[in-house]
Amino acid sequence: METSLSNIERQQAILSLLQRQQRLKIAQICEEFSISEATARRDLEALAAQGLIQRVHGGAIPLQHATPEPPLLERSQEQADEKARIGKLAAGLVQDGETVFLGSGTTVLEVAKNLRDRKGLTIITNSLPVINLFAGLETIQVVCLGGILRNSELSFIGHITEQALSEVRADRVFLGVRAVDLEHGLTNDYLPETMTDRAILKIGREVIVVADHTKTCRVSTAFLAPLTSMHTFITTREADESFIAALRELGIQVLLA
Amino acid sequence: METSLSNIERQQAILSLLQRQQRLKIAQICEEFSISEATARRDLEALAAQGLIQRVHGGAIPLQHATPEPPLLERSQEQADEKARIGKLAAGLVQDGETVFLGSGTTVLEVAKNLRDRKGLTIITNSLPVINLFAGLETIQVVCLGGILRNSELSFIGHITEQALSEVRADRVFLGVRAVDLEHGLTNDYLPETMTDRAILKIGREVIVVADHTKTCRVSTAFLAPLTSMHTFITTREADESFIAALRELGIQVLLA
DNA sequence: TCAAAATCAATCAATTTCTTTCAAACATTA
DNA sequence: TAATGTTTGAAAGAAATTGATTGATTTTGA
Repeated sequence: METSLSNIERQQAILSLLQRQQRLKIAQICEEFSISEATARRDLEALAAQGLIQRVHGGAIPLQHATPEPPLLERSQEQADEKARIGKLAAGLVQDGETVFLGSGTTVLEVAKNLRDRKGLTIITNSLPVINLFAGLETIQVVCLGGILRNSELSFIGHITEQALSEVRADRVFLGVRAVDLEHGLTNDYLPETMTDRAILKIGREVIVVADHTKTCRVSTAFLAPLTSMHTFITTREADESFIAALRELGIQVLLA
Repeated sequence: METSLSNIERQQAILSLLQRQQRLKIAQICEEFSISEATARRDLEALAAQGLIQRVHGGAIPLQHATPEPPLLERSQEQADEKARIGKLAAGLVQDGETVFLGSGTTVLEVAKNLRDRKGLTIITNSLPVINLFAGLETIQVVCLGGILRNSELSFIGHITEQALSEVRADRVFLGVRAVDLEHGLTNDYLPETMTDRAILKIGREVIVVADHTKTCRVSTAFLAPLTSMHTFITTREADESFIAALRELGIQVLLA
């Protein structure tokens, strides 16, 4: 311990301490800096007022990067386990050093979570949560497509997005869809997104569609593309076997998580 | 110990002393240079006004620039008060319903914070924190430019960004710069960003540059644009008066927060 | 649900540090 | 040398920081 620090230095020290530990109690701070509880509280109060930490009863925790997640959050709970399994399996298809496109939606976000430790990846995406997931990582380059932010999905769509897509290519494209059906192909529920998604399908050497089993044998409102526009389909064991067999019949690689 | 130094020399000595030691107390300075507390305080005050040190109760500490941490978050503390004032004043220039471009940097982020309650705005930006700030707000449309994510600033730059810029126009453009100088104009410290920033300057009817006073009368490494490419300059009362007068002489509207 | 324990916010006093003010010392220019 | 402006030091009142105390609030465990 150094000699008495000024309040600002101490607060900076607390902040960096809090980056490493996931939680700091008042008592810990008192001991570490040899100060009274009152002062420790005042320091945390000051840091919280600056929005640098999250105050909790008994201490403080680091600020969970306050990135928004409105309706996306609720939906991500559904079939959370299935999506996690899909994410893990799908991420295994990616080699270090590749360029990968990640679309919007919670299932693709699960794929993204399993790619954070990889080295030398280039991530192209139109999903704000995906960008936030990779932002600040030194080993991964992030390319955002831009466009108009769609609040319900936190994804970028529109003319600007499609124009940006014409400038990039990816080794693998991971796309989530609302519904997959043998007869009606890939469908989504939001028409304006269709043009953007079609453009996305064209930029990848391998197109990988991910969807939990509740989305199979279903049809949504907006036709996106025929089944054969995807090379690989990843879902879970819970999916209907005959449906899977029919996809394989079409030459589509099907992986079950 | 040298014999009596002039105030300027002494301040430089204090500065270099402060680079080695991580903290200097008033008493230390008094002893080291054989000066009174009053003079020691005046020296620190002068250095702090130039944005060269961080003043604390009882002494001073170096700026946190050297931290390899997420620099944006840390840096936002410097001149935090000035930036907040600028943000408030600048936001007042925006009318409900307008289309506004917001650039990267902590000062512009302060402007953004003061625009969250507005109705019917369209926000165009290449700054990830700005996007996150407005994401999910129903009354505000967000347009992201896309591009390669620059980790240190969390902003998007590059070819994709510039291409997207050619598709949009804004009523007002808010831009932060690293340095503003009468002779050398607007300068930044990161060369690859220059092309993007120049493209940004072209999309607005009114270009508003924001910078706290420590960035005035300074020059950075990469030339961005002449002073006359901005219509309005917003800084704080602390800025040098003759500098402000000279800007007004050039026909630039100067606002002091 | 209640009660004990922990934590908190609010306040006060003691200490340190800061700002302001003024006058003396010093340097600069005419 | 005289006049002017800058830098310095000293002193008094203002402000900030801290630790202690009190009573309120929240959490925890039965």
